Order: sequence, then C-alpha cells, then structure tokens
Amino acid sequence: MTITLEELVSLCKRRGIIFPSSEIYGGFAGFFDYGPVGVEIRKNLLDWWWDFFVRQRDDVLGLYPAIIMNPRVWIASGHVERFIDWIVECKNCHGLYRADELLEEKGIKITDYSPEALSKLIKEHNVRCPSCGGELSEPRKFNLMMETYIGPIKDETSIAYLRPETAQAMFVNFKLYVTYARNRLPFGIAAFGKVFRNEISPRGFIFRCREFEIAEIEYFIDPERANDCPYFHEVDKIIVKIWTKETQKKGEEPKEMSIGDAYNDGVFSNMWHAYWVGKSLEWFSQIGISLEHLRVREHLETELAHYALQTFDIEYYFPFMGWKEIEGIANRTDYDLKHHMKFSKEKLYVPLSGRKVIPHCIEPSWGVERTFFAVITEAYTKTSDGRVFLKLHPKLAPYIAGVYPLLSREPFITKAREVHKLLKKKFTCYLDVSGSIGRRYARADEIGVSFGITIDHQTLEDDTVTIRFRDTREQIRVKISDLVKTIEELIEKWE
RNA sequence: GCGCGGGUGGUCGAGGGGUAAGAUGCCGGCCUGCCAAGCCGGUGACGCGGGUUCGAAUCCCGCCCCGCGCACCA
Repeated sequence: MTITLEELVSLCKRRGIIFPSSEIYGGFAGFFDYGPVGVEIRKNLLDWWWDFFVRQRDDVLGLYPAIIMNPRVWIASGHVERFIDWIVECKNCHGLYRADELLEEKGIKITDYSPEALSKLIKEHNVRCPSCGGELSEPRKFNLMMETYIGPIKDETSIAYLRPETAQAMFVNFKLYVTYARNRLPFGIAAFGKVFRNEISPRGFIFRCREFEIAEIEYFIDPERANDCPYFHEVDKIIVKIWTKETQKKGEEPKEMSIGDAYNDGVFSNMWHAYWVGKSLEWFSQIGISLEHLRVREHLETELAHYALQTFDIEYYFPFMGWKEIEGIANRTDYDLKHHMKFSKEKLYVPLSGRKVIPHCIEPSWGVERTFFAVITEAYTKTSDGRVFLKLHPKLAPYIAGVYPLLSREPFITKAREVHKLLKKKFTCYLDVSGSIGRRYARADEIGVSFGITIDHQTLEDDTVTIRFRDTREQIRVKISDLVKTIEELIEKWE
C-alpha cells in the first residue's frame, strides 16, 4: 500500500524518529531534532557510510573538520561572491529578484557588483518589476550562508560563516593530506558534519533543512589518468536509469543502462566519475534502497554549480513527492585547488615522479537527512491488514532485539530480565513488559526492530526462547546459550 | 519571499461566541499458553501575542508553524 507524507511525519513524531525542533515555541522552520529511535538509525547510517567509504578502502582518509573556518576560505572558494546576492524587492507586489540577474536579462553589462553601482544601473535603465512592472527597492544583502561574529566586537570585520559544505575543509587541508597519503594519486578525503544554508523556504519535511548533515568525499585523481580506474569492474555491471542532459532536453525518458555501457557511450566526464556514481549506487543498494527507485540525472548547463564541470544527481523516487535528489556527484576539476593556491599563495600539488600534479577532484556529496528520509520511506511497509513495519536492514535498525515475557507476570519477567542482560552486552536491545504480546510485537515492528525474543512457558522448562522475525512474523526456537551466536549469524546472513 | 488553504491531548479528529466530543496511544490494575483481544481506573489539547465582547478555541489584526502553487534551491 502506498505511503503518504502525513503518515510518515506522524510516525516519525509518534515513535521518536525525527520531528520539528523547538515545538513548544511553535517550531522553527528548517530545523529538526532526532528522537531516541531516529538518533540510533542516523548513527547506524553514518557508521555504515564511514565503514563502506573509508574503513573498507585503502585510498580514502577521514577528516572531521571545524564548522567555522577563516572567512577567506569562502572568498577563495567563490561562495561569498556566489552566495551573497543583492536582492531588489518590488514595492508593489513584493516579489524578490536578484539585481544582477534583472540587469543581465536586459542585456545591461555589469562591471561593478557593489550595491551602489547596481542601484545606479537600475535607475539609469529604468528597470522595473518583471511580473507587475512596479518600482524596485534599493538592493539589499541576501546571504545564503549563515553568519556569526567571532570575538567580542560585532562588526563587519568580525563576520565568519557557518559552512555551507564540508568540501572546503578538504581542499584547505589538502597539503597535509598529500603528506598523509604519502605523495600518491589517486586518494580521497572523507568528511561528514553539520552544514548550514539560509534556504528561502524550507519544505518537504526533512527534505530541505536550514541545518543539515552532509557526508562528502573529495577524491583526487591525476588528470592524465582520469580514465584509468582500477576498481571500475566493481561497478560497471550495475544497471540503473540514467537521464543525460541530452535526453532531458529532447524530452525523453531516462534510459536504463549499465554504468559500463554509459561510460563507453561517453556519458561521464571520465572513468573515475562513472566509478563514483556506481559506487554510490552500490552503497544505496546495500543499505536497502532498491535500484528501481533510484535514477541518475545529469545537471543541465544552467543548473551546474560555479565549480562543476559535470554533475550527476542520484535521485530517489519518494511516492509522495516524486523524484528528488539525495546525492550529487560532481567533477570539480582543479577549480578549488587552483583558487586556494591563488588566494593562499600555497603550492597545492602532488609531487609524483618527475611531475607536479594539481589533481582533479570527483566529489560525491550525500545529504544525510535526505538519505535517512529515503531509507525510512523505502523501509515503510504496510500490509493489506494494516500492519505497519519498517523493513530496515539490521545494520540500520534502532534495536536489534526486543525482549518480551510472553505474559506480563512472574516468573516470565525475571527470566526476560536475564535474557535482556545477556543480549545488551552484544546488541542494541530493550525489554518490553507492558501490554499484550501482540501489542509489543506491533510497537517493535513500527520502528523496525529486527528480532523479537520471547520468553514463554517452554523457556522455563528447557531454557530455550523464540526469535521472531519482523518481516515474516515467523519464529524459530533456540537455546538461550546459543542466542547471541544465532543472532550474529542472522545479521551476517541478511541479504 | 508572494498567493491560497490550514493549526483542537503524543497521534488522528468532531465542534466553532457561554460545560471542548470520539478514537487511538500511554500509565496502573484484573485477565491472558504468541501477533495492537477484553474489563476497570487514570492521563492528556484549542500554535503565540494583541484587539472586540459581560464572556473568545470560535470573530478581527499581527506573528509563528504546516500543506499546495509560484519563486528560490552553488
């Protein structure tokens, strides 16, 4: 049965997954708090990401960078120029427009982007509101980067920015990481953490937040060996819907093809770019998101970021809002390193034998909330008889096991406590004594608890318990002494 | 940010100038030999601020928040 956004939002709040922040004060648009269940799932998701992309590889190094950096970083990166716009407001209809865009649309050349100059040009050319023809206000500062003040004096010179991405920290620390990676290429840096963007209108539950978590890799390659990826065989057979900019412009549907074929057709900017798209799909598939519900969409020229040569979004099909981006994979070329070389005067290259190489950079960038949202949406299952469960992989589940006395009385409760004590050393689990056994199973199913461990009459006779499977409701009986081992095997063998 | 529609216990949801339904959840008790059973008891709400009025959850104004469309979304 199809899921609605209302059902999911309600479940997330009711069961402590994720909900609007500051609710007793009416909430605060674009900010969310993870509850007791959500905080576990989120941690599992990030741990899995880290394991897959850092620990299981020998070419990606971790970084956990500061949120606030020297403001010059954001000047060098182009974010100050690109993120701070001068906006004019129509005095009649109150529509907001970027001053530079209005002028450029009229073919007016801008040489000075200061507010005074923009204002002068608007008046000289009598530029008016494009929708109602009304008079326009003076340009006002509109900043998509959040600002704060560092030090005791609050003035223009003490402004610092809350990062809108973690990527810059990886470029800024590049020199150190070349050393840590011992002067080789390719290598990558991985980081995750909170980022902040002053979105005009946060919407779609946790889809567009003002504070959110990002997980990114900057993968540095030798531009002379951009089509030499030794791992490509790991991903080239993956088949997915790919929507190139050409097919989008022709109004055609995305084409299902393998990553290998798409690469051979020249879809990707280079082989490493294709590889990282494939590797991302492999991870999504492992965490339980069906490739059927994913597609790879290339950015049109008009939507490319200022640093990007080519970008692919990995989009997930949310039943209640359609295809939406959950990850972007950009080829940032040497844009960032070159800009930081220019602004910092540092030499940012990798010394290879006989060559000083400024690498190009492939950047997979995941929205953690968006991925979390997709995982929950994908896991949400409603049977025809109204039973609801989250079909989460045990590695993502908030709890591996719930422990239940069949009847809410002694001696079952004491026995259940013993089993709980045994399990909680090894797995996330909890004891639930309250309500009928069916009610406790239902409560657990709704938050995706993998297994139900039930203490029944037979337990008291022979020290066996039943393990109930969330998705099928089937049960097997095992000895308490084998319980830990059995659960470990079940997790290990999970498809 | 603009326009439209909304905001009632944790969740869902009736009502709409004078005592705030119902359902569900949750807690306690009884019962219970496996999938939200039953019985008894309990818990808990009109987004915030101002105005009109003898009296406002209800009418008016402002704000906040949510949804939809537009705009925005490196």
